[in-house]
Amino acid sequence: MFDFDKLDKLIHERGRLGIMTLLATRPSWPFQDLKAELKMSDGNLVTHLRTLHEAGHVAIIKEVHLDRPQTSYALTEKGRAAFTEYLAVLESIVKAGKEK
Amino acid sequence: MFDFDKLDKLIHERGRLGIMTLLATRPSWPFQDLKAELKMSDGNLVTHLRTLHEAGHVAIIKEVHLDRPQTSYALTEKGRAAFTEYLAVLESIVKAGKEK
DNA sequence: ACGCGAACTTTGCCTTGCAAAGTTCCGCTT
DNA sequence: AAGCGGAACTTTGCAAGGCAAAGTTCGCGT
Repeated sequence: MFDFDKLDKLIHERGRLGIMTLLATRPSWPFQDLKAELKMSDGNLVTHLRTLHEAGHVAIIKEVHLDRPQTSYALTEKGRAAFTEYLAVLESIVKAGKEK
Repeated sequence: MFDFDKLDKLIHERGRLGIMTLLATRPSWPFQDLKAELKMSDGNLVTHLRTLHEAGHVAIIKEVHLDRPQTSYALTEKGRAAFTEYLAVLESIVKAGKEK
């Protein structure tokens, strides 16, 4: 009836789902902005980002901004595709839950 | 920007999200049907159901059907309300992810 | 009395989230 | 030059929780 297997566990976890959702709304996000928005400890945040990066979902962009190091993150093609598929499952759940 | 805190952890977990979604589609579900649909071990399934029951989200209905014990499960009012709220968050995520 | 199936509990493993503290890097200040 | 401070990242340790396999209970039917 539903493909709960398709609920990619990597994306489904709360913290990472937050990251992915934010990344989907803008071309790129600086680390500090993500941290402020998601209210995670930096250790926790960087770990999730690394997990997503290792899965090929997130690209890491290192720059220097105003004489400060600034690392930004962005969805990769693969990441966007995976997220889109994930959203499709969510959508079917929402739809099923609304009709009743 | 998003209320990821509202993503009730109790419901968000894959297994329990599956249960809640199924329960939302019909008035009640026998244990065996849930098990078949979700392909969980009965130990795992009953544990999730107990967790949801203790949270007041799920009602347990014990009957005897065809001379066999048959336990069914249904959403409570509270459960349906919580699930509806959860779905609202999902919906905002889906919406945010689609526009871009 | 025995077996069987449904539902449930117990046990144990193992993953994983999470935070706190520590590390590295580097530009700026004094 | 030495030290401060902030950004980003690593390490460590803990605790929670998912999950399956095996064991338990409780009827009913033969």
